[in-house]
Amino acid sequence: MTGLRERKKQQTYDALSEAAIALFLKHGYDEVTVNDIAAAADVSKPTLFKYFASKEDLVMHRILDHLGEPARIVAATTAPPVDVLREHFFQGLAAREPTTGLNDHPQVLAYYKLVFTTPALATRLREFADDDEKTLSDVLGGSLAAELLAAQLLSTRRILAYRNWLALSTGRTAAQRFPAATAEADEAFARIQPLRSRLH
Amino acid sequence: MTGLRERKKQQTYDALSEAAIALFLKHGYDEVTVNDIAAAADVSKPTLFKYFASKEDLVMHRILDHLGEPARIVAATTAPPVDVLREHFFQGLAAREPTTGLNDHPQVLAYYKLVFTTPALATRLREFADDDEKTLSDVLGGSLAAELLAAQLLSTRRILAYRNWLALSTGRTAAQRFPAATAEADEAFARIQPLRSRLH
DNA sequence: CCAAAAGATTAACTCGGTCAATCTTTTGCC
DNA sequence: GGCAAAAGATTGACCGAGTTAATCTTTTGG
Repeated sequence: MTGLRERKKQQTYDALSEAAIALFLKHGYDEVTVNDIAAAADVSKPTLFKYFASKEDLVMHRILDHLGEPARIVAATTAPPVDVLREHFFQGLAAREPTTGLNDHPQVLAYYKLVFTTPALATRLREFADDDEKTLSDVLGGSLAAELLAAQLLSTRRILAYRNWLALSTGRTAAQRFPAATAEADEAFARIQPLRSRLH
Repeated sequence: MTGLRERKKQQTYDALSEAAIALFLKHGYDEVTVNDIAAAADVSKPTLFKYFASKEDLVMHRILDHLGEPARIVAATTAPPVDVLREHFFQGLAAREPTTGLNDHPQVLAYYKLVFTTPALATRLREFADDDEKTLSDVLGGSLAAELLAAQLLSTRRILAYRNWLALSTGRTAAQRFPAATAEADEAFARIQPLRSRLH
């Protein structure tokens, strides 16, 4: 049963997240204090930290949902990992998934600009990538080749997505960028040598 | 002329760094406050921050010296980047360079254990790697292929070095690990496709 | 409708990091 | 050699992120 309590909790969560992102976009991450955010959402500072582990997480929780995704995708099939992740990336491009960098909604662009241009947030993003690399490497068997491949796959994804975002943030539309985005993805994934064996 | 001022400055710098690392190794990074370190070196907290930009830098300044090294090495020659960096890594292995992970001096091992097992320091290490990746990518021309290659080269180095450190930190000597270290380096660098052109 | 538990609030605290003001040392000049 | 001014070092006071313990409010199961 979805009690009143749960609904209120959800409301507070959303109020904090939305207030935080709005304030960060307006004044800049470093210029807004957690007290400002707590006040905007009508809660106290300790309450804010009950909902979000850190100031950064007020922004990053959206991306946090995708943590471990590459490993899950690879673990879900028996097809070669490179093929699976390339295919997944192309589907993401076609669907204009924000994680591919090819979503040109102003809100999405502004959100990623905030993340990429705020050092603390960019660092946090890389921490997520490191976690993804570790879990993917484990799924691939943990060998030297697995570690190398996991790192290469994730840096490929990251570089492609960033280049797409950069193109859109300098005025291009997603539709305009799409051909180059697929061409670059083709080129990048073609550079990756597949894993000989996936067993440990 | 090497004035009194400069000598004193160097003394304070060394006193802070040595006190910090000794205290961190003894009690753990998070259990030592910057006030403890300042007190141990007989200076005030603001003075400490004149010498080191952050608590993390009290540990990381040693590694900071190597920042931008891959880019410099590649820029210094006209030989293919992959060959140059592979060669440099093998020379590092032979010389037991700490950055290759193949130095088994207890102090060096303890230092890297501190860095690798302290989240804040490990994160900082990755920030350095990101900077190296950016500068190397620029030297390689800044194209998509350059970005991909820079990322692959640096993650290769990182993964090889970490595996070497792991072997030594579980009891092996550098001499015992050396054959496997070179074999793994061979395998890893062989996986890297060279850059077709280095021009922009 | 009530007792117990879950959650929110507040005040006070710790720690990393910064700043304005003060004090010390070096140096250029006579 | 001595002195004034500039350069640099030092410090106490402060700010913001994050935590903790005690208190208070609200919800919900019986």
